[in-house]
Amino acid sequence: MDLTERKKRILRAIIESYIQSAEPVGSKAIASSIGMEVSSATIRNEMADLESLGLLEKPHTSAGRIPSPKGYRFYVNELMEEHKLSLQETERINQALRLKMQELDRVLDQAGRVVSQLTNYPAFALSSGMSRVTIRRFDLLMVEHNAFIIVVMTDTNVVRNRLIRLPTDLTEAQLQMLNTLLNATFTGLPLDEITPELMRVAQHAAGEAYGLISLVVSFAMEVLESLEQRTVHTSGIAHLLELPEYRSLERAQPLLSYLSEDADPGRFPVPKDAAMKILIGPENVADALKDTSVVVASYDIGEGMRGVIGVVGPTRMDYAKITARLSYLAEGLSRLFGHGELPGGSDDHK
Amino acid sequence: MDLTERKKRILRAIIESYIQSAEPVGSKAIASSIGMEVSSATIRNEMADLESLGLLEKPHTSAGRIPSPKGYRFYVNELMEEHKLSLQETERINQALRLKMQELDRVLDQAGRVVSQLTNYPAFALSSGMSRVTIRRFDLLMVEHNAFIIVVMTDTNVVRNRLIRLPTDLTEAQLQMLNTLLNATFTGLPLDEITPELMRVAQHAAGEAYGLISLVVSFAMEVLESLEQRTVHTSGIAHLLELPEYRSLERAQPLLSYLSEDADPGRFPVPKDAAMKILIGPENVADALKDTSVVVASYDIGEGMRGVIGVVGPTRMDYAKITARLSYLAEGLSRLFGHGELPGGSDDHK
DNA sequence: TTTAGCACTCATACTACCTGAGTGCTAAAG
DNA sequence: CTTTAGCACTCAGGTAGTATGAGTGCTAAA
Repeated sequence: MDLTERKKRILRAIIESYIQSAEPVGSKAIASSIGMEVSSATIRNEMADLESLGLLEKPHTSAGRIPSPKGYRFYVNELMEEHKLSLQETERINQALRLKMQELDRVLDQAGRVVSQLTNYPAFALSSGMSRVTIRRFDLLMVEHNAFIIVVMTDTNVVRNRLIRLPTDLTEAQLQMLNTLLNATFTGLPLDEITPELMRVAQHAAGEAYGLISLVVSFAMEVLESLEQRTVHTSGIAHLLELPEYRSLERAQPLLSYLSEDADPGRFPVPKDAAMKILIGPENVADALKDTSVVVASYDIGEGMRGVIGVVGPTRMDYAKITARLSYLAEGLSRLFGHGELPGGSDDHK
Repeated sequence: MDLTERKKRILRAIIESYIQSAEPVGSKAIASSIGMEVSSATIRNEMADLESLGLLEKPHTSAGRIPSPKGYRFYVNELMEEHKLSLQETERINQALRLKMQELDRVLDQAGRVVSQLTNYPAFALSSGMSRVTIRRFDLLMVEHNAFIIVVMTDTNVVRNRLIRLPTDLTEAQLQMLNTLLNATFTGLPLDEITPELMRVAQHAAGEAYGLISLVVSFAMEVLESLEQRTVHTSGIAHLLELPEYRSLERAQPLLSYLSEDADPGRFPVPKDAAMKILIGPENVADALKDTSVVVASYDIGEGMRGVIGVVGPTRMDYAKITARLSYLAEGLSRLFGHGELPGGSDDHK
């Protein structure tokens, strides 16, 4: 798509004005914007051209123009200038990283919350799923004669635990034996290779304590399952209502519902390749997002995992500012995790 | 407050009709409701009486009456009949308990989600904080020569863990020594008794490995902190928009914002004494809830902790149905935890 | 190629008006 | 003393007509 320099300037002026005001912008407004030395009629002609190129749209005959998704795409790809974060902004993000991540108990969730506060848009956060996780090791810790703790660690260095109480007593030796057996039999296996036969063999080998095998293994399977299935966290969805485009409930409700019904992930786009991705309007797969834009960034969690944070908003969102903030934050998160400092690949929580 | 039998019947009819329709109910409607053998004029007189008692209100002169908060309170206390759960309803709840709690990684959160689905109202869930939790035991598990897992267990039987990587290597013996030292020094202490002096003494005793002490202990402190500080989870807030009273954004927005800004707990009422509590309109402390009703139930999590789940809705919510469902679910949760079955006092999660 | 002028479009706001549900009061009937 | 019928009155909500003004496309002149 080749445009004259003037057309580009006009398009950009329109888009940036619309991003600010959410109102269709007319030829007069552009003509009087500084640096435009032509009359409104000329602008009108140019705008007509831009419209026939599919970059602009008219809500109705006698309104100004608004950018089309294609227009935003062109803007994002070619017109948009890098937004420089102000010192205050970077400071605010750094502070959020420091402050939040200390007391953080769920990294992802918290990251999403920070993004939402930072951008004033609803945000979502998820971990990019890793398939074929396996258990690397089991540890059984005796607590009392009738209670012990299972600790499992995966090959991605995630550690999970559970306290188990028993109706019967148990000796330290039995627990040791069980521990060895588990490590010998069930480590290194992905979820779908933990078969009932395998279980039966192990239970046979366990002798008296055969019942415990299934307890521990099913916990391990739960862990594997929960890791393969990503969960999404959304936050700040109430921000939507502050935007003029969502002042009417008909518009707001479907999107709100879509964002707040957790559970099934995969509803949100995940950048496979790039670190950052912008999806404008109909570029989104999900129907509920067809009228919105999504900006996603991914960051390195370490241990082969990636975290994904994203922002959902109207197509007229301030891409320059949002991408700047998001990428700065994502970098910060990468660094934070990269250091292997605080949360590492571990977990803590509740 | 003493009312004639007829006044009670009328009040009840009005409230139940309003709960259904959300529209002011007039004298005619009541008169023609079966079992009322008097004319609308008589009803009007009675309604005027009920209004002067503060049990009813008029939105404006020529509309019907709506119940006042006081009216609802009277209804809840004296008029409401026990709602019997249908077989389908109990089955649905049981199923939710079974299904959801299996794959559950955050009990509270999930409980809230179930409630919201069950009632079609926004729900919140939190654990009633327990003060003065202490660490019962530490376990350090060697993973590699430069990495180990901390597992701590509190006296309330919550288990948490974290993976620690080190820049230097570590011998099994050192880890053992550290483990013993930790258990000797830091168990049985509430958060505020873990003083810097204590740390210094322990670090001195640890010799070479003194740096690890602070790592492990600060993790333990994090755990204690996170347990004393309750967190809230809200879910299903989009359900609000389905209700006629929140079809206008002015009404909906403040409440939505209130519900979705997580972080500070204590925003939600917690039943101190009873198992179930109903707060109607102005009975709520929080300003944002002055126009809403809240129904909360608490359930036994075991190990001295209680969970709290609650529902937020308009004052005209169907108290009979909601309380029935909530208390059945709370019982189910109590039983589920009581058995020490699945999640027990433990944790797993992400 | 640019500009001024002009007729035309159409969403939005405003006004006036009507309708109907519901009320309170009064006076008669039980 | 209670209940009922009748009637005037109130008032939110809907409908219709009208004005306003921002913005457009087209034409013709610069």
